[in-house]
Amino acid sequence: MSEDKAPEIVLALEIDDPALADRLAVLLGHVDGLRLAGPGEAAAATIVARDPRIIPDDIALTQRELDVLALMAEGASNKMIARRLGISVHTVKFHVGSLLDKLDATGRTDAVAHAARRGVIEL
Amino acid sequence: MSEDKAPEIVLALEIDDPALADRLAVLLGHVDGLRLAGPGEAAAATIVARDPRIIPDDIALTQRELDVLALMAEGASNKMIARRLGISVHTVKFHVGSLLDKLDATGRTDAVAHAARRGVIEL
DNA sequence: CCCTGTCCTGGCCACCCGGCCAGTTTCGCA
DNA sequence: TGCGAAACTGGCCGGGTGGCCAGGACAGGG
Repeated sequence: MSEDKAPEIVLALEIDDPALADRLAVLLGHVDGLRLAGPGEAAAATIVARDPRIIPDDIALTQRELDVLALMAEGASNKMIARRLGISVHTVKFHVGSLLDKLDATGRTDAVAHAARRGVIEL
Repeated sequence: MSEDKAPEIVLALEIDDPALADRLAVLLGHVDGLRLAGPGEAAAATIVARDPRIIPDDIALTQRELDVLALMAEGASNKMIARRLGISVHTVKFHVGSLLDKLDATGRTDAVAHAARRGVIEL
C-alpha cells in the first residue's frame, strides 16, 4: 500500500464549548494521519457539538431506562433486551412502561420516535 | 471506578463513507482521553460526514409503503393506519411486511429507526 | 397477449406487547 | 430512622403484531 496517497484526514471543528474544543484540538493534534482544517478549508468530516446549555431538553430518565431505550431503538424485543441486560422480561416491561409514560408515547415505536425527536437518543 | 482528573471525551461517528469511518475509528481508538460512543450512547461531540453521492441511497419504496411508514413513525397501530388510509388491517400488515423486508428490519420499531437513519423519513 | 409489479383483501396462528395486580431489595435523603 | 425512589421479579390477560397461506384487480412493458 502506498502511504503517499491521502494519509491525512482533514477534520473541521464546530464546537460551542471552548474548553471541549481546546481539548479535542490538543488530542487530535497528536494523531498521525489526522489534521485539523484551517479557516474556510474543506474538510472530510466535521466534529460538531451543540452547547449543552442550549439543550435543556432533559426528560428525567434513569440510567436503566436509557439502557432499555437504546436497545429499543436497535429494534430489540423485550426478550432480547432482558438477555442483553441480564434481567428478566418482566423488569424490561416495567422499564418500558415507565418510558412510555415519561415520553408520552403509545407504544415502543412511538417512544423511540419521541426520544429521537427530543435528542434523548441518537439514531 | 478510577476517577481521573480529565474524563474521557465520548465521540460519536456519523460517517457515510465506510472507508473513512473505519480509518477514523482506528485512528481515534488509540488516542488517550478519547472514546467512541456505543449505539444510542450520548456523546459529547459527533463527527459528521455526509457524502452526497451516497445519500441517494433510495430504497425503492412504493408510495403506499411511504404512507404506511409515515404513520408508523407517528406510533400508529395497524388498525389506526388502516382507518387513516381507508384500507383493511390485512393490507396494512402486507405493506408493513414489505417495509420490514426492504428496510432489513426485524420489527416496526426497527423499521422506523432504519428509515430515519437512512433519511427516508424525517422524525 | 402474457407477464410483471403494485395494490388490495381474507383467514389462520404463534408470539409479543402493554397494562393490571402483587411483591422484594437497596440506596440516599430528610 | 423512617420514607420514597429506583431497580428488580412474578402472574395474568386482552389485544396487537408478524409470518404464512390463499386470492383478485389493474396498469405498463416485452
